[in-house]
Parts: sequence; C-alpha cells; structure tokens
Amino acid sequence: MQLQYAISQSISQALHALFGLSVDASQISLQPTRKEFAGSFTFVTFPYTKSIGKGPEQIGEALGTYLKENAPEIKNYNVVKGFLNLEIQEEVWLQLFRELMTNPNHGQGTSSGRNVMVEYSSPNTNKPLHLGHLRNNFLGYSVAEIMKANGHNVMKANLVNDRGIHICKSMLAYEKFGHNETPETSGLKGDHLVGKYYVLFDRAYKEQIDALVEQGMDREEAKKKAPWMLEAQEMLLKWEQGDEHVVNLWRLMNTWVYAGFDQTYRNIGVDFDKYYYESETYTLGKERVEEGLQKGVFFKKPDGSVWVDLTDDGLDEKLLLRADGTSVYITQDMGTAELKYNDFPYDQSVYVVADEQNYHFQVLKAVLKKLGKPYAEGIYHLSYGMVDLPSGKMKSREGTVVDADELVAEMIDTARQQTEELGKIEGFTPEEATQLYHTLAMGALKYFLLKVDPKKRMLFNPQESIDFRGNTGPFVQYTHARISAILRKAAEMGIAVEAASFDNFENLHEAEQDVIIQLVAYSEVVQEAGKLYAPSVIANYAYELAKAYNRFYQEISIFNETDEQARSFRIALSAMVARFVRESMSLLGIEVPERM
RNA sequence: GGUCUCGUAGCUCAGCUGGAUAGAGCAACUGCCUUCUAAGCAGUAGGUCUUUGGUUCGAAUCCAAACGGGAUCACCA
Repeated sequence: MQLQYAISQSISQALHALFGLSVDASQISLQPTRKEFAGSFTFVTFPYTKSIGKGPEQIGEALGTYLKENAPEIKNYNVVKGFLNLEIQEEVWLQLFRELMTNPNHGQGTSSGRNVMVEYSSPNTNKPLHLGHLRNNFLGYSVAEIMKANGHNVMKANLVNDRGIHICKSMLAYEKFGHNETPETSGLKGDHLVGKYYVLFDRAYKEQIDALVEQGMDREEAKKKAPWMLEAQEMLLKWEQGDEHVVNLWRLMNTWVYAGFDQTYRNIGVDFDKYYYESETYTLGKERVEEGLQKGVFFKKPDGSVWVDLTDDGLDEKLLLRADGTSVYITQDMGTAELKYNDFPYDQSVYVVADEQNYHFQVLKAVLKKLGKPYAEGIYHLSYGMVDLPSGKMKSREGTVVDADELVAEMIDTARQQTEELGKIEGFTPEEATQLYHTLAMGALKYFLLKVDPKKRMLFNPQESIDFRGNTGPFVQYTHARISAILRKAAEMGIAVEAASFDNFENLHEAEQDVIIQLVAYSEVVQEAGKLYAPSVIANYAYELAKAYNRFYQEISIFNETDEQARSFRIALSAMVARFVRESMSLLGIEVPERM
C-alpha cells in the first residue's frame, strides 16, 4: 500500500535525522496496530536499541514527535514499550477511499503477459464425483480466477482419465448384469449408472477372491487370479487393440458419464477451456523417453525397461517405460506436459492434485528438468489435503464417500429450509426462490471447502449440515443483500454514489475507518492469494470485510443521518463494500444475491 | 524403516517474511428488532499454542529431538 510506504519513508528520514541511522524505507516494516491501542500502524523499535544506544520507549517518543511534526499523514502517536503506534489523519483515509471509487480496476492486476495453465478436476470416468472432487474443482476454478485477477492469461484444463483397468471393470460388470440398461431406462444420471456397475464389479470380485482363498489360494494370488480380474484385463487388452465391440461399449458408457459430469459441472459452476482425454494421450511420452536415452540422462536395464536415476535429487530410481515398451503413469504425464506446452506455451502449469501424489510430481518435474525442457521449471503441483470424514478417509469402493450430487441437493434443501424458517422468502417468485436456494447452497458449500488452507487436510461431518451463520458463505452473501437493499433505497431517493457528494465530509467514525482499511487492502490480498495459490486468503478477507461492514451497519445509521455529506459518504462506502464483496466472492466462484 | 507433512479453545479453523495480554466461528451463557434485512451486532466464559531443548531483546511462528496423526516409498493411476 502506498500509505504504508510513505510512512516507512518518513520513519527512514526520522531515523536519519534524529539518530544518524541509514535504513532504507523498504527495510522498515509496519504492522497493523492491535485493536486495544489507538492507531492504525505500529512500528517496533526494539531492533534499533543497540545501534542507537537508547531505550525502546525513548526511541519511540523521539520518532513519534518527529513524525507528528514532519509527516503529514500522521495525526497522533502513542508509545507502549517498544511499540510506536501511529494514528493516521482522517483525510488520508478519505482520500484513499475516493481513489478507490474512481479506479474501477482496483484489485485487477495489470496484464503480466504470463500464461498460466490450471489443470483441475481430472476425473476417472468409472464413477460419479464425490466430496473430494468438489474440493478439487472449487480450488481449481478459484485459483484460475485468482490468476486472472493477477493479470495472467489463464487456460483451464481438464485431463479426463477415460481409459484403463478401472473403466473396464465398470464395462465388464455392465456386460454381465446390465441388460442394456441406459440412463433413460434406469432414470439414473449417466455417471451414477456407470458407478453402480463399478460397485457391482467390486462386490463380485471380492466374492471371487474369498472363494479362491477358501479353496486354499494365497490372498495376493487370488487377487490376480480372480476370474473377473482376468476378464477385465483381457478387456483392456482388446480395447488397446481397437476391438470394435469393446470400443463401442466404452464409447457408449463414456458418453453417459460425460453427460452426467457436464450436468454436475454446470450445477456447481465450474468450466474448462480445454479437455484432454487420456485415451488420446496415453501413448505420448515415449518419444521423451527416447530423447532422454539419447541424451544419456536415462538408462536401460538388461530386460529393456527404461529408468531414470534421481538419487542426486533426493529421490529414487524411477521406471519410465516397461520392458515391453508400454507406458506407465509418469510416461503419460511427460507426454501431456509437452502437449500442453505446445497448445499453450505456459510460464506456469498448475496441477490441482491431492497431496497423495506429492512424490509423483517431484519426479515429473525432476525428470523434465533432466531433459532440459523449458517448461519444467513452471510446473507447480498445487497439492491439497484430503477431505476426511469423522470415520476417516473416504473410499470409493467401500461406499464411504459423500456423493457430490447428493451433497449439493442436500445443501439446496437446507438453504430452502433455513430461508423459509426465517420467513425471508416473501415477494420471491418460485423461480427466484429456486435461484436463491441454489446460490446460497453453493455459497455455503464452496466457502466451507475454500476457507481452509488448501495444503491442509480438513474434516467434513455429514451429520452436521454446513452452517449458514458466522464465518460462512451465506454470512458474506447476506452482507451483500443488505447493502443491495440500501442501494435500492438510495436510488429511489435519487442519491448518487459519487465522490463529489461528500467533498466536505469529516468526522470519520472508527467503524467507517475500519471498513476503508479493509477496502484498501483488497488488491494486496489478491496478490497474496495468487502468490500462495490460496483461495482461503480471499475467503478470510471477504469475511473480515463483511464483518467490518456489519459492525458499521449496526452502529451507524445511514438514512437517519441529517448531514447529507455523511449520508452520501456512507452510501458510497456501502456501494464500495458491495463491489469488493462481489469481486472477492466471484474469485471463489460464489455468487452474491441482491436479496435474501 | 527412509522421505515428506500436520499437531493452536470442547469442535472446525485464522494467525504474512519472529513482536504487545495468541484470534474468529460453532456449541454454552447475557444483552440488543415501533429506526436502513436479527442469516446481524455487542458482551461473558473457554488456551501449559503436543513436549523438551536451542537461536533471539522477544518464538505459536525459525532450528533440533521426542511423542502422536497422515501421506508416500508399485513395471496402479
């Protein structure tokens, strides 16, 4: 913030004038003053006692006196031990506020010219999305929006994992039990229908294993020898050979799944600029392996398999290509990295993938560096923690997952109940009410999943529905709805929202000042969130802003104010809060209602 | 076992590059709607920041060790 820098400069000058000390303004750090003391910024004098040779209070007093006389921004000061608390002139805050009003791009970074690809979602096509995917999707979408706000060109990508043994499992069970069931005949959403057969496969497979074990076979052996496993593997082989029947079935079932996913994506409000399909990319990467062999950074074992030695990077030896020449996971990712780069020459490629794959991405980056790829350095694994249930980790096959579609439906129902209980639905058409419930439900859910630091694991308790009070999405949305009501009334009264209407306003209330401080911080918060890839930073900001506004709202009347200048200022302040609430929430992928 | 991570109020989480008496929300308890939306506001209570050392004027924050969770160490993806 410019203001902080100006104060730092003044302190730098003061240190020089009073004590002959040369400290660059950039080295001087200010912190927000704790609320129990008067002031907005605090300068800590402890670090200077040695070089100056005086006590911390003495230094604080001297600096305070100097600043009050020489720095126009400083209204007053107080010294508590080694802390110099600085109060800022009201007019300075008002001036900052006026600047915000006239700058519609505050918080929009100037174009960086940098290309950032954000890959997220990347689902398997054998089962529907669950709560863990929701965290992934919301994170990915939000990070992409945050990157845009930081001035980058963003490409949102979805790498669909549409082939492999897991898909064949669903296909096989469908062939056995399906009786040509379709989403239409079953009334099931496509992804749920396919997921049903994945579960059926697993159930039958387990029974087969148990049966084999009972016959005296070793369990590990039984897992490999169970008839359905063998059939699934055979099916995968046929798929790779282009067997018409298998490929047709695969196509049919994937079509169902995509229709289901599209519906979910639309419902939760995420989208993609580009889709990649693993069925089209899984053979890529072999050329990169060949390239590495030629460059001598990879090596071949006697059986013909290709490896890379990453022990110098603190990692292990890693297989890159099987002896039979087929790809493994890392081979594919080497290929898709190149493909992505050719499609969109990125400076940075963000992979929103759970932290269980930390090792994999370390390896990927190290391998691409060894190949000397220009895009290796830009690879960033946005590693997020799992969502735990009170019972522990979610497991698809064991049915201990919270289904995404169901959860969203429940949230919408909760939103409806809450709204009806509060009697807040008068004057809404049925369509508007439906829209509101969806907005609130998604607001609550997204905020809940995004307010936590992405790196951390988090807990979700399905028994306790997500709150609509306190530090929640609806709380922030409510603040916006409140302000909207005020702005409607102001418009009716013909009061314009413009800086000129409060030129002579003074007597800034503390609650008003606190709101301005929050507003001014917005652009820094957006930068911080971008630097950390952390929507949680935005969520916490939106909450703090809303809280500061609500305090103001409660303490100070707007329309009962007789001073027109003050009234106009407060309306303008409200409008500005609404704007930043809307913008910050939109960075989280959350909409804000006009009424609720 | 190796590597990586996490451990803050009963619960869920904030605490930026070290700074004042560690903050919110939920749950509990008190107040505040004839005044702009009470999904709100104000307040009370709740803590050996897992433990022990170290660095420092100063540590929840940095370093080390221990204890306790979790992830990973596949010719699965």
